[in-house]
Amino acid sequence: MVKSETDKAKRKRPDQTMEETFSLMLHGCKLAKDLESNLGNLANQPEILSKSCDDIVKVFAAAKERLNADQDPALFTQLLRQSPSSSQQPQQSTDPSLQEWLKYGVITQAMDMIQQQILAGKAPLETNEMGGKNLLEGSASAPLKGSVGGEIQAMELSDSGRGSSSSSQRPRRSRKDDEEKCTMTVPAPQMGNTDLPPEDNFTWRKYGQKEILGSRYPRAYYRCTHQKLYNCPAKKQVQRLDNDFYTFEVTYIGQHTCHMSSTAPSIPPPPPLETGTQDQIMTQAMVSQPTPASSSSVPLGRWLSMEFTSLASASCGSGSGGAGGSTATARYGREVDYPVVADMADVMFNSGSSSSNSMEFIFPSMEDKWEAGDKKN
DNA sequence: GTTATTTGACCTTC
DNA sequence: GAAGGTCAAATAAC
Repeated sequence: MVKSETDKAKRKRPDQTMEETFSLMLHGCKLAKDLESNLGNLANQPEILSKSCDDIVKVFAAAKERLNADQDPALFTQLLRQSPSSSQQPQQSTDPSLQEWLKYGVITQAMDMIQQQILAGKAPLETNEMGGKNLLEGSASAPLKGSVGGEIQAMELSDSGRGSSSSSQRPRRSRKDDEEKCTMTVPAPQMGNTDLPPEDNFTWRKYGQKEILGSRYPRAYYRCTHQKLYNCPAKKQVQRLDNDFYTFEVTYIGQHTCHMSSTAPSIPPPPPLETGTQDQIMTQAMVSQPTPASSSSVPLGRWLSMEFTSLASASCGSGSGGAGGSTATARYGREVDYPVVADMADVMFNSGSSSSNSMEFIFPSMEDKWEAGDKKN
C-alpha cells in the first residue's frame, strides 16, 4: 500500500524536505536556462519549445506545491544563504554547470528532443551568448537513446562501498558476494513524491531503511512482495546519490522466481541480473506502465510527466554492488546563480501568485519574443 | 480488519 | 566494535 505524499513528507525532517524542494527549484532554473540557451535554435520548433515550457512548469509547480504544503520559507532562505556555491566564483557567461549537467547525460525530455533536432540538423548549430553550444558539447559524442529522454549510457562497473567478500556460511543472513547483483542509477521522479523509486514492473515491499556511513541519504531495502507466497528471493536496495538528489542508485539482488509460478502475477521476466541486459532493464523501467499495486510504484501520469533525465550507469553481475561507489558529478547547485534563485524564491513566497506568474518572472523575454512572433504571423 | 511502512533492535560480517 | 542487512512491533493508510 502506498502512503500519501503528505504522510511521508510529514515524517521527514523539515530541513531535509526543504533541501529537496530546494534541489527541485534549482533544477527548474537549469531547465529554464537551457531553454534560454537554445531559443535561437528553436525558433521554428514550437512543439519543442512547448514541451520545454511544460517541463519547467511542472518542476516549479511541484516545488511550489511542496512549499505551500508544509515548509518554512525562512528555512528555504537559510538554505540559499548557506549554499556553498554562494561564495564561489561568479557565474561565467558559459555556464559550467550546464556543461557538467549535460556531460553526465542529464537532459530532460524536451532537451532530448532539442538535442535530437540539433543533431539531425533541423536546428542551426550556432550558439548564443548564453552557451547554447553546451548542449552539443555535453552529449553530441554520445548518441541519444530513448525517445522519452531516458538516456541509457554505457554501464560502468563500480565497486561496492564496503567491498564485502566472503560468502556466508550461515544460513540466515549474509553479505555474500556470490549473490547476483545489478546496480544502476536511475532518475528520481521530479514531480510529486520524489521519494518513490522508479517503477520496474515488479512489486516491492519495503522492509527496512538504514543510514549508511558516509552517505548523505539513507538506503531503503525492498523485497519482492511475493517473497512469501512464491518464495521469491529478489530484493533491491535504493539509495540516492550523495551528490545528486534526483538520481537513485538501485541495486537488485537475487532473481525473481515469482513470475515462474503458474499462479504468480503476470510480469515480465526478471531483467536486472545478467550482465548485458542493462538496456533492457532501463527500457522496461522507462517505458513500461507502472504496476498500480506496487509499493514502489509511480502513477503513470507522474511517470509520463517526470523528467527522464540521466540514465544510467550500472554494474551487473556478482559480487560488486555499487553502493556508495558512484562517481557521478553534481548536477545542480554548485554553479547555480543563487541570487537569481533567491529572487525566484522571493517571487514565489511573496507574490502568492500562480505558477504561471512565476513563469512570467522567469521568461519575460521569451514572452516578448513569442508575442513578437505571433504578431508577425 | 488488512496491508504497507516506519524504525529501533538485533544479527551477521568484517 | 563498527557497519550493513534484516526482523518485527508499532503505526498508519485504506
